[in-house]
Amino acid sequence: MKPRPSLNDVAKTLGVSAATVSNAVSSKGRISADLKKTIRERAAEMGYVPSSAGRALRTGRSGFLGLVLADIAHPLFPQIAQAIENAATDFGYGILIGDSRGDVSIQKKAIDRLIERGADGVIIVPRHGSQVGDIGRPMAVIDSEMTPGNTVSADHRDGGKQVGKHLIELGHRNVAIIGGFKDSNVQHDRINGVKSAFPSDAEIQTLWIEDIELEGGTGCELGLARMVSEGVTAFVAVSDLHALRALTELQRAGFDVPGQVSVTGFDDLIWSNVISPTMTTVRMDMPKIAEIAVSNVIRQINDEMTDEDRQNLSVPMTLIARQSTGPAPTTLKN
Amino acid sequence: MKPRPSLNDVAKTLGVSAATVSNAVSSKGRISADLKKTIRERAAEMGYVPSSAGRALRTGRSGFLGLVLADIAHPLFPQIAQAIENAATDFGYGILIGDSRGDVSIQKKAIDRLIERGADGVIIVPRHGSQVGDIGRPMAVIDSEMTPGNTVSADHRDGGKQVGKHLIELGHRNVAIIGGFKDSNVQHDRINGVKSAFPSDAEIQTLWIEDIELEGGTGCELGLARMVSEGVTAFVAVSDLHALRALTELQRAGFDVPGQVSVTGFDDLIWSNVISPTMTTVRMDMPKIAEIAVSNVIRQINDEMTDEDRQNLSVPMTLIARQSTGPAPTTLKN
DNA sequence: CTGAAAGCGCTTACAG
DNA sequence: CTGAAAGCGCTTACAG
Repeated sequence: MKPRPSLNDVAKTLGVSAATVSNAVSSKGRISADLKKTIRERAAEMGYVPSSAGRALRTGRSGFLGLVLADIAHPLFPQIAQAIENAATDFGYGILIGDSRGDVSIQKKAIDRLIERGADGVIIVPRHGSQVGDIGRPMAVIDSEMTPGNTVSADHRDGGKQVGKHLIELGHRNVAIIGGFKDSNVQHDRINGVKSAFPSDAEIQTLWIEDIELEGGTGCELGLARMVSEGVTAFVAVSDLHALRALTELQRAGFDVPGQVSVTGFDDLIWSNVISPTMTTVRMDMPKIAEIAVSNVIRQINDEMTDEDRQNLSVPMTLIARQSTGPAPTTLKN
Repeated sequence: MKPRPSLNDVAKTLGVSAATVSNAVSSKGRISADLKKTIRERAAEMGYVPSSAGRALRTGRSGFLGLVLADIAHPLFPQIAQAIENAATDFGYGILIGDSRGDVSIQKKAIDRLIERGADGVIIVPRHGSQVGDIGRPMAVIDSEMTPGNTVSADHRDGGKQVGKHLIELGHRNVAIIGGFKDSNVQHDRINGVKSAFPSDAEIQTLWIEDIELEGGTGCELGLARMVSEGVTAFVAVSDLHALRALTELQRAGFDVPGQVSVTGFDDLIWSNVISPTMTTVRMDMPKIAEIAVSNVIRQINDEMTDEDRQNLSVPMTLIARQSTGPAPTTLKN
């Protein structure tokens, strides 16, 4: 741990003023191109790295953004964190993570802690059913267009519609939607989208895992085999996690997917392209969403927000048709 | 964005010195219990929050630790990040994340960037097959006991042994191990552990997904059905992701798991307790591992490291027997 | 185009 | 037990 030179050390060594070194390094203020070049080279040789603490104290900006997810353990977290980190890096910011340990009441605390640590702004992916009030700092919320305060989201409704259309084209008219939590705006958007694609004479039912588990216990069977025998030809899950659960339950019961019954998910989670059959799903454009969220917060930090900027954006989703969906079987039983 | 009061503001308002307020807030230095209490109360009323920048500049410590994973998109990332964040918070530190965007050559860059941003130390989960040299800063590496510079790891070998023993007790004598990457020390530890549990006359083969995909393409079938017909009664995957792949491939081919063939994984990933059948797996004690890694780095930061502290620790793993494993079938075919 | 000076908010010896 | 003073490293007006 050799002590690293400060800006003043560099200035002294080069025989110039601290202000000039600062200007050279940050490319601000007036400085001749020649001097700038020399100073930068010599500074690099000396191993000079600007002190973020010094800069933060002087400018009042830490250069960090906080990222708070209701539950870090969510399977989408890797995608989100990676996209946010990359976007922030592109804008010259670092990402500080906060975890509310799955407890909604701690969500606010996690946010406060990040702000106390100096985060210039916060990006929040709230837990379903929870709202984020004003935190007195620049923030962006990634959730659903229905969520008050939402900044940017995937177009979940259209994503659902794409799934619906895909199934219609394959001839499905009797479909069961599998939801997780009823208080999730995102899931409702997706479900409404799916429904909107079907004609009014299609048979569509919705089952909620939270209801089923209330009776059967966590991880219990969903009773899908019976539903197939009653005529359902496709299961539309609001998440690849639920889709995986459905797929394995059906396969275990001896059904051929997609020969006898189709299954779809959402989010293109890590396993979806590796299981057998591979899962038809809908993908969010996380890099795009992250870029919008990050740039939105940064504009707030720089007081560059116009009213137009605050609008509730939604980013298109992309259907990825894979092996788990196929033509609706004409004979219902076998 | 109301301007928050500084320590000096508080001092002026209360008619005491800045030093006294500082002592009261940080519980350092000599200060009477009464005064300390009053100052703390009044400071809280005023909405005083210490400036991390000011403190960082003065003390030379940012209060942040960097967390670098070779690939943030790894399905274990949620577990790791959550455990590290929680441990760091318990020690009063914040976590800054870095992503090397899946590229090993950027791993070093990601680390450097975090250090430039002021991280007091770094916790690294390196990509398989890569090593982390000295970075001139306190760091802890979480990987495998075999990895040079490793600080703490799960006892992967013993975890493998537990899986092996479990299968032996169920009567399995013909087993196929499914690995991912040959250059992963973690995977080798696990595989060696599995093998060590079996007697020398057991039939054990190892297949590597990277080899199979080289021929068949990403996400191709692994050819497990044929192996079952040749006598394999259990598949041991080094990760739940591979185990899931094996399970779905077998179920799709019409095999009953665990009736005809058993499957095991590693890491207890998010879906493992929700699929059908639920997956037998081995879990790492991430909170414990995180606590050791974090406290190790912090001791380095505080120059409290003794030689004893540097030792290469391993933390026990826990077998979680679920539905995907059962007695070995006596008739090989059906 | 370059420099001298002030000050961001804090903590740490050092006096008293 | 409490206070006055210095200084961490930087950037920003302001002079020159």
